[in-house]
Amino acid sequence: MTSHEIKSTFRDAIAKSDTEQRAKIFASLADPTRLGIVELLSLQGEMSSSEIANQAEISLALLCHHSKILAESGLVYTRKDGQTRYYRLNQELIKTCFASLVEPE
Amino acid sequence: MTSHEIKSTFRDAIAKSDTEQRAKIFASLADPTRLGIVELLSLQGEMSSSEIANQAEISLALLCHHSKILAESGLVYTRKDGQTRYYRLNQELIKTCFASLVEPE
DNA sequence: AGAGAAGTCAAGTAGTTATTTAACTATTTC
DNA sequence: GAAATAGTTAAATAACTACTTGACTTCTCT
Repeated sequence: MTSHEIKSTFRDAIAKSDTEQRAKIFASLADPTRLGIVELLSLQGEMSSSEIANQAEISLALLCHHSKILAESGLVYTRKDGQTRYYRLNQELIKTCFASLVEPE
Repeated sequence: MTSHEIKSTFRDAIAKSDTEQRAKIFASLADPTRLGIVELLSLQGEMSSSEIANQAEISLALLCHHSKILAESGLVYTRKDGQTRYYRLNQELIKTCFASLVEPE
């Protein structure tokens, strides 16, 4: 194996892990319930769990499940104040993620 | 039910179906194999089934499966010339889809 | 016409995930 | 401190989907 091939393999491995990471972000937008949550946050800024659950017409338990997925992918930030948890969108991540598909890298 | 409520319900139904439609587009980007295909198309423009399958290191049967999902969501256009099928990205759809998450509607 | 190439289809398997329900842990408020 | 509020967790079910394999169609070229 030449030095070029080694470098190429390494670069491909990096690119592959990037792709998998990005696929996870898209996966967190791929469910209608979660996308609805993201759209609510996009329109209204910071919201609490109960506010989101009410407006999205889902149970608090289901919101908790989906918000964990959104937070884990990095798409939403969360903070807890007393017994209330607040969420807001990470719009920068959304922008960079889409830029990678539209502009040649 | 007042006229306002009727309109509101109708608008919500439209919004919901829009959300489901968009979720499908994101779902087609949510799989690492498909996202890899989209990234190849983004970098190289129009490609044939075999070219994609070779570069993505997947079987032609698997490419066929994934490309159907990509075409159905509208993310890729296809055309067939003889026995060869060519694919290219619908970059406009990608742009409008992301705009809906970043800018207030 | 026959051989090979390019793509499509269908069935089966294995793994993943969205949703519900119920129980449980904080945190306020009276 | 008791009751209500806000959120979290776990288990169970049901639905979905990525991938493999093998057979099949359609097209091209000699």
